[in-house]
Amino acid sequence: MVTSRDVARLAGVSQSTVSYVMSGRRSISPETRRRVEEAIETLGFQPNAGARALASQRSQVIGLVVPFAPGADMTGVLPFIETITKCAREEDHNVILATEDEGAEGLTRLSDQSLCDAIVLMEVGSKDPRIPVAAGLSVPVILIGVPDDPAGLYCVDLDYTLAGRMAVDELAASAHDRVVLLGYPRDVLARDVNFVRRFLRGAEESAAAHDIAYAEVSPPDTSRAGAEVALDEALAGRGPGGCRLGLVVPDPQLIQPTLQSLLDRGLVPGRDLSVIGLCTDRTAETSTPPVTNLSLEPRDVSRRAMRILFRLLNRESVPTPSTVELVTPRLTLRQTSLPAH
Amino acid sequence: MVTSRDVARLAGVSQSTVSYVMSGRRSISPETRRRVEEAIETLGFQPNAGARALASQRSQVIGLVVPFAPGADMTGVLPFIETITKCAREEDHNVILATEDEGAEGLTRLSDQSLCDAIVLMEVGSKDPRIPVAAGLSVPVILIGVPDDPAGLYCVDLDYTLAGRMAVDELAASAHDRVVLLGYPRDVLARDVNFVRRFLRGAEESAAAHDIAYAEVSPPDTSRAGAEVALDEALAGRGPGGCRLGLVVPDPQLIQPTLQSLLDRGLVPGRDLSVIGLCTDRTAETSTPPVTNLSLEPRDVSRRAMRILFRLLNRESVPTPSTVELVTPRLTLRQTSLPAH
DNA sequence: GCGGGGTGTCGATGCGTATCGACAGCAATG
DNA sequence: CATTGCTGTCGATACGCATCGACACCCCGC
Repeated sequence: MVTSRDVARLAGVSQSTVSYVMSGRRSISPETRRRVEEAIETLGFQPNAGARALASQRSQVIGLVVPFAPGADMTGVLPFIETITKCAREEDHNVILATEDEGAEGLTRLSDQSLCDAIVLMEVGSKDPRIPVAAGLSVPVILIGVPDDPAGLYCVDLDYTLAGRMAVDELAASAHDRVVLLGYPRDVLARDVNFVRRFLRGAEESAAAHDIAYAEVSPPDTSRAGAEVALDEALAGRGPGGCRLGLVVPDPQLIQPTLQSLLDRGLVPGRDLSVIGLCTDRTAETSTPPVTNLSLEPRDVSRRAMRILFRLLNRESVPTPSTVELVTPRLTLRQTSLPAH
Repeated sequence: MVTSRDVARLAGVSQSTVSYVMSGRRSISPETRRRVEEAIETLGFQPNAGARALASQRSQVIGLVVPFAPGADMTGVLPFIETITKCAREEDHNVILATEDEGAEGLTRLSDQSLCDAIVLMEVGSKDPRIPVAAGLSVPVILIGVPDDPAGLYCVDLDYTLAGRMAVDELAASAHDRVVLLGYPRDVLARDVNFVRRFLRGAEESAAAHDIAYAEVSPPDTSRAGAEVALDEALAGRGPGGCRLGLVVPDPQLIQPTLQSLLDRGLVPGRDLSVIGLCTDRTAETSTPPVTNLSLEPRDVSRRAMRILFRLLNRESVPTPSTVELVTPRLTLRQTSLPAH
């Protein structure tokens, strides 16, 4: 292993000088800098992470707590991980992974062992028991999701209320008579994630504002069978022709089963009714048929979170704590939207 | 921050005794152990990761290099990450993430900065330039995937050759006359991942063995349009009725577009022809219609990799280096298989 | 009663880096 | 020429833990 001492010896300087060349925290003569940098290059020196962390009290690591719970929407998690990792690397930080099922202890472990300098917590529930713990840690915590009480922590999330409103707005604007929201299945409701309520509220508000017939249906789960049950109920009150029906499907996992169930009933989305999903663009593009969607914007949300995080770490100016940053979803019309009247 | 010194003071012992209580590397009297453990509990002591790594030369961290390259099959990556993280936690290790696009430098960084004790490298190409670098690191590297030259590294992967053979075997056994393999798109071929060749070889071998009509078609990409192009070619030589056609689709991303294209042509998978996909069970279950599939078994592959890894770290007996551990895929019949003749 | 082999604890040291205070050298100032 | 103020470098120290050697103590057996 090559140490800064080896570099110092080769460059004919002291170890501390090597350290100062690397950190730039003291001025160094051009000549010395050159010799040291050359020695670093020659030896391929890389500072030992543990020693650096011990001495500087900074691990240069970001803790990322990911939801791997069964039932969680796993397809959407990867873009978050990807974006967060890349943002971290841009600031010369690494990412350490913790799983949701470690619960609050996972957080204290990351913090108390000085494994990381900050934590990003994904998939935060309305009354997430980890929040009070997170608020008491010695490292800053950024939440992706909005709990009822952020306890002074920063929150970033998609603007689900706006998403719900946009979905119904769009259907109302394209002359639909009736909107049915195929809600979240029981296990998601049980996890009590805040975005569910927010989305529903937005949808309800918009429906009320446009004075459009509106109903909510909850499938037992996101399987094909679950979709069938929900659709039976959704289509039950369906009168004879002439009614333009719009389905709103906020659970990404329910979208494809729903589309398939409709096709099986001879109902073609985009011809006989409209379907708007809430999912990543990638999911929407590859669904069959490609579904009109409101994007979850995982990359934007992640970037916003990382931006706050590094501002905190660099002691730059930062918005007031407990600020909730909401990202605006993007509506993309695809094949499941009825053409204009 | 609570240190082992604080614990020692509270327990009335020396700091080294605290350390020995925690590591168990020297015998401790029951009474002393009790007092120390009580003090640890009272103070909520967690050893500082950096200091521990510095002193013990062990970071208790596993480096995981994930493919985030565009075009890579991202849906399948998450189960790997999940399983590897959980296996690591079971052995009291953490997982640090690196992205593929850091290339070989990412590996040397992880190793030379002593950021981790071992590395798991996913999505290894046939002539992956990272292999020679990986072989020269001071930490063990486990490959997920099989390069042409493993350079003494351990490899774990699905048995793609067997998967190819099983796919065609199944079609032959269920009385199909003709098999068309909708291959990988150009960008995957360009990445030159070894499993592509292995799968094709297995399929070809089986086709030859059963003396069944066999053809390979390469789509330009995995979009709907790409699937259309490939299908045009695949269905071109289609004679009049009576021919039982089987499609084999090894690229998970191509499966849904293919199914949809078939439905659009009025060809119902499972009624007019068979489709066998190579994808995770989860993908197969949620495709429309649910596709008969050979499972990629990401969890099994990950677990096998982690088993080797920890055997190496614990200096337990380990198979010969360069050993390739292959996991057997599992065939699950779903709705896209033609019923028996 | 005395030597010998364990057992359990302690003090000291090292891991590799960051950082603080000290200080030599030099230019500018009076 | 003496003084002040910088600039650039060095030595020493601390970070928190693991580990090594030393050693006090106790239980045997003779």
